[in-house]
Formats: sequence, structure tokens, C-alpha cells
Amino acid sequence: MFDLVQRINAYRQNMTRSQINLADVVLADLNAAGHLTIAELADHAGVSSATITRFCETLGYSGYSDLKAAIVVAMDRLRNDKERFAIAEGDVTEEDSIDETLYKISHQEAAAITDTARIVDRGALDKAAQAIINCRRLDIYGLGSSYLAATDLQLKLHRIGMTAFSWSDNHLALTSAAILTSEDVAIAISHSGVTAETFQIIETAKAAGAKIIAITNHPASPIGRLADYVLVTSAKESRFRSGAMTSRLVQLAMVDFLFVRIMQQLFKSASASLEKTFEAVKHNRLNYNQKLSE
Amino acid sequence: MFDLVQRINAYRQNMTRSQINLADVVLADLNAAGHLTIAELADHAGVSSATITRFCETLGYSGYSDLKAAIVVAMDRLRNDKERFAIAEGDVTEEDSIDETLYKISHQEAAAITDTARIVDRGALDKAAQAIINCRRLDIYGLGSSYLAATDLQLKLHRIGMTAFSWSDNHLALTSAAILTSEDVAIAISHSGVTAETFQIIETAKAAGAKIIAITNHPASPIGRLADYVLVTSAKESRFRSGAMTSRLVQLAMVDFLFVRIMQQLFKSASASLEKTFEAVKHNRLNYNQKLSE
DNA sequence: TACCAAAATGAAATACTTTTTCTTAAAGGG
DNA sequence: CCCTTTAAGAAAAAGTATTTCATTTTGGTA
Repeated sequence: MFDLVQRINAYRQNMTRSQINLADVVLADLNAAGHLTIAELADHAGVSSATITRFCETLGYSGYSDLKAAIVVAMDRLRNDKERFAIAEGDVTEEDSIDETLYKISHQEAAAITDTARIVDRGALDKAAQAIINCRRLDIYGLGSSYLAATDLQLKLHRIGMTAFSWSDNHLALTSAAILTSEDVAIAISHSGVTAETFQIIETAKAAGAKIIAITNHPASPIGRLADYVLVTSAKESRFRSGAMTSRLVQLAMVDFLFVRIMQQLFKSASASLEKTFEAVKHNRLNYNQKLSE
Repeated sequence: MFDLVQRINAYRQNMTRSQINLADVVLADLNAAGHLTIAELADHAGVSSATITRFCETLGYSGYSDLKAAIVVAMDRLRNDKERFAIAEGDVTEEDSIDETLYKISHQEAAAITDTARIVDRGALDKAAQAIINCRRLDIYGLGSSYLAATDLQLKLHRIGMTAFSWSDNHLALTSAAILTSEDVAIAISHSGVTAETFQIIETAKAAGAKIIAITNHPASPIGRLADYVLVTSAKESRFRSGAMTSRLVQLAMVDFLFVRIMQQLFKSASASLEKTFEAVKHNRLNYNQKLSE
């Protein structure tokens, strides 16, 4: 059973006048439509019940019961989406029970990650991945909690044999940015996009000729505007959760997206390197009589 | 409309023999039940149609159509869950398109976070939070990508005025662990729970009398078994995504859970400190003519 | 164990809902 | 402007659910 709304839109051009009218009545209030008999709906939409039967046929439903089932399902899905949205909006409060707290935080974080995946500019992501693959050396800048994602990306790229550095010390970063060339890439990570130090560093990197990639929540910010490729995250920080909760998670998720795109292109050579790093830490693991998935 | 399955379970004790039988037939194949007429279902379940009408009444549905709607909705939900599960299981491959890749990674990461929230031991979490609040000083140990979560937690706790350290250098960590007292707490972060260095460090910390909290995916691992409070994450790393993708995200999510529980208990004094740190970095932000949510 | 009352069940009658058929009305092409 | 085609509704027919009533089963009591 395909989604009712989609189906109505798909077949709208095949519908007669009264069927279109009927479709609008149904969509206007799914909630009501789901409970009416064919005669009631006919009356409500100002058409005959025969028209409704024909409407079902047009949409590819076997009959009115089939349509009604689809309406009920569509209604349920809509209601669920709204509920999920409400959770994602409702902030954690001081008084929340442990269950409420865990539910809210985890769903807000989960939603931020899937939202980020949905909105990220595919073109920018793949161009950024390509730029990283082709560059001579890569600098990654991030201050505060953004330094986590910077380090994480550096470690990942290092594992597959790329020359990457992550800097949080302002002076060292500036020095490094100044000696970049047009063959190099610089990545700035800043949730707000207004971090003064990071902005100054990528200005220097850009002046030195490097391509700039920004990972930020705010593409119209100074850092976003300066960058050649902007990877936009979708995190909503609230007052109570201050201290960068979702922002650092979506930055890490973005690092994953970028890294996997790089890996997919480099797969053959990269997987060989990964094997090597895996081997290197293997003998540092304890044994215990329990099978682990790892 | 409440969930059919829940409702059947709730009212099972109020049902007659043939109604229970009917319930089982319906639950056994929702898919089929959703398409049958009352007579067909009656035949299939070996009961009369009158029994089905009474069954609807027992469950609080207004009639067979109402029940059928509930069956169809339950079926749809089940199907969606299965689909989501399939995504969470299906690994990213070399050939995946960019849309598939982003979809899979983000949903797998999102699922890992909500799973972690679902399985985490509430008692252990709150006891760990209380232990942190009451301790004199806190050491956090993590190697490799687990060091990210260690640092993150340290920064968060530091912001609210707690004495916390995060160590990744083995020697420094050992030295620090050795001078802990029974008033102190040590947190070990290790996805596998078998990291030899981390194990050795918390052994030392435990010998010194400190309470041990572990954040790990594997509670039965050496690190998990040694700890007083085990906070279990739910991450499934696969070969292709090697390099700790979901594991570090769920560790950070666990840090959030822990931190928010601490905050909720400390709210009044902690929020004042947060204001102060916010003020301290305020003048380091650029202005630009665009309103930001932050 | 036998009996009775109460509850459960199914068959059939009834009530309701949907689909089909047939007729009328509207639209579009020549 | 007429004719053909398409659309739409009214009403008959078919299908489906609910109620009623008779029968069976169950569980308690002597």
C-alpha cells in the first residue's frame, strides 16, 4: 500500500472535476475522512457515492474499504510525524524524569543527525571529498568543542595515509595556515561560524592559496561565506543544554559523511591501510572468555 | 486509536476462549487479517462473525471496520519498523550513491543513539551522576577515539566548576590514578572494554580506593566487570565503516545523558556558572548582519 | 454425578454499506 | 449547432456487518 498523499498527487491529472474536488476534501481532513461511510463522505464532498467508487479505481485501490485503509494509515503516519516533531522541539527541563530526559535528548540528537544528512549539499560534499583526496596536505581548525571533530577527522585521514593536521592552538594554526599552498586544503569547523580566531586562520589560509572547506551550522556566517565548500549541519542548541551537545555530534556525523565519501572513492587502497592499523593495535587487546561483536 | 497489539494484550484477560483464539489468529498474520471481510476472518479463525463483533466490543472498538483500521495501522507500523531495522542493518557499500550513503550512515547513527538511551541502566546512570557530584576530583581515561568523549566530558564538567581531568597519555594517567582516594571517581571510556592500558589504569584507580564508572559497549568485558557503575552503549561497528564512527557518537551521547542528569540535580548553582563561561567568550565572537539562532 | 444458572457461541434475520447498472447531464470536437 | 464521448447521479443489486434468538458449553452447588 503506497502512501495516499503521493498517490493522489500522482493521479491528479487523470482525475475528473468531481474527483479532484473529492481528493481535496479528503486531504483537507484525513482525520474525518477515515471514519466516514461512503455515503457520508459523498454527502460531505457533494458528490455521489458512485463517484467515490470511481475515485478509488482511479487511484488504484480495490474499493472504498481499501481507500479507507489508506486514509487511516496516512493519518497515523501524519500523527506520528507530528509527535516526533513535538519531541524534537520540546526542551529538557529541570524537572524531567530520567526516562523523559533520555528520550528527549536521544531523539533530539538523532533528529539532528538525520536532518543534517537530509540538508547537506551533495555537490559540495563530493567536491570537498575530491579536494581532500587530491590535496598535498590538509589543515583542520577548530576551537573548543569543534576541536573534537577536527581531531577525529585528522585521525581518520591519518589512518588511510593522508597528510592531515588538526590545530587548536591559535599561534601554531596561524603559522601552519600561512605556509599552505594552492595545492592544499584547509577545513574550518565552527558551529556558529563567527569564531574570530578560526576566521582569521582561514583568511590566512585562503590568502596563501588553499581551498577552504567549512563545517558550520550557519552558511551565511563570515566563515561560511569565506569558504569554497560549505557543509551545513543542522543542530539546535537550547539554553538548558548549553555546552554544545548536538552541535558536536552533527559535526562528527558530517565528518563521517565526508570520510565515507572519500573512502568510497579510495576504497581499494584505503582498505589495505585500515587492515594495517587494525593489525598494529591488535596485540594491545586483552582476551576474555566472551565473544564480542568486535 | 491505540495500538492494536497493546490493546489485545491489555484485554486478553477479559476475553472468552474463542476470542483469545481469534486474537491469536489475527496477531499471527496481521497482513492477512487486514484484508479479510468479517465472514472470511470468521471462517479462517473457525468462529462465527458474531464472535468477531463481540471481540471488537471487548477491545473497545466501535465495530469491525474500526478493528480493521487498527489492524491496518498496526501492520503499517510493523512494516515501517522492519524497514528501518533493515536500513540499520544494511551496511554502506563501495557502490552506494551519495543519497544512499548519507541515508544509511545517518539512520544507523541515529538508531545507535536512541538504542543507547533505551538500554542504559537508569539506576547506574543516576548513581554515577551522584558519585560525580559528590566526588572530590574526577579522572577520565580514554585512548584513541574514546579520548574525544573523555575530553568532552572533562570540558563540560569544568564549565560547571568541577575538578575533572582527562588523560590519554598512559604514564600521566597511571600517575594520576595512583594518587586518587576513596573520595574520588574515575571514568574509563572504552568501546570494546578490552583496551589493555585503560584497564591497567582503572585497576590502579580502584586499588587507590576510587569509585569506577565505565562507558563501554561490552559490559561483560574486563573493564565493564571491574567498574562499580557500567554505562552500556549500543553501537555496531562494521568493517567498511572501520575507524570508530557510531562508537564515539554513542559515547558522546552517553556523556550528554550523564551531564544532563548531573545538571538537573545541580541546576541552580550550575546555570550560574554557565552564564559566566558564556560571558567569557562573548567578546570573541564576530558580528554580522544576520540573525542566528545562537 | 446430576442439576441448574450463567455465560458463550453460532445461525439466521436484519440493518447497513458498497458496487454496479442504467439514465441523465455536461463537455468537447467537427 | 449537432453529435459523440465522457462524467455524474439515482436507484437497484450485491456484499458486509450487526443484532437477535436459540443452542451449547461452562462452572458452581447439592
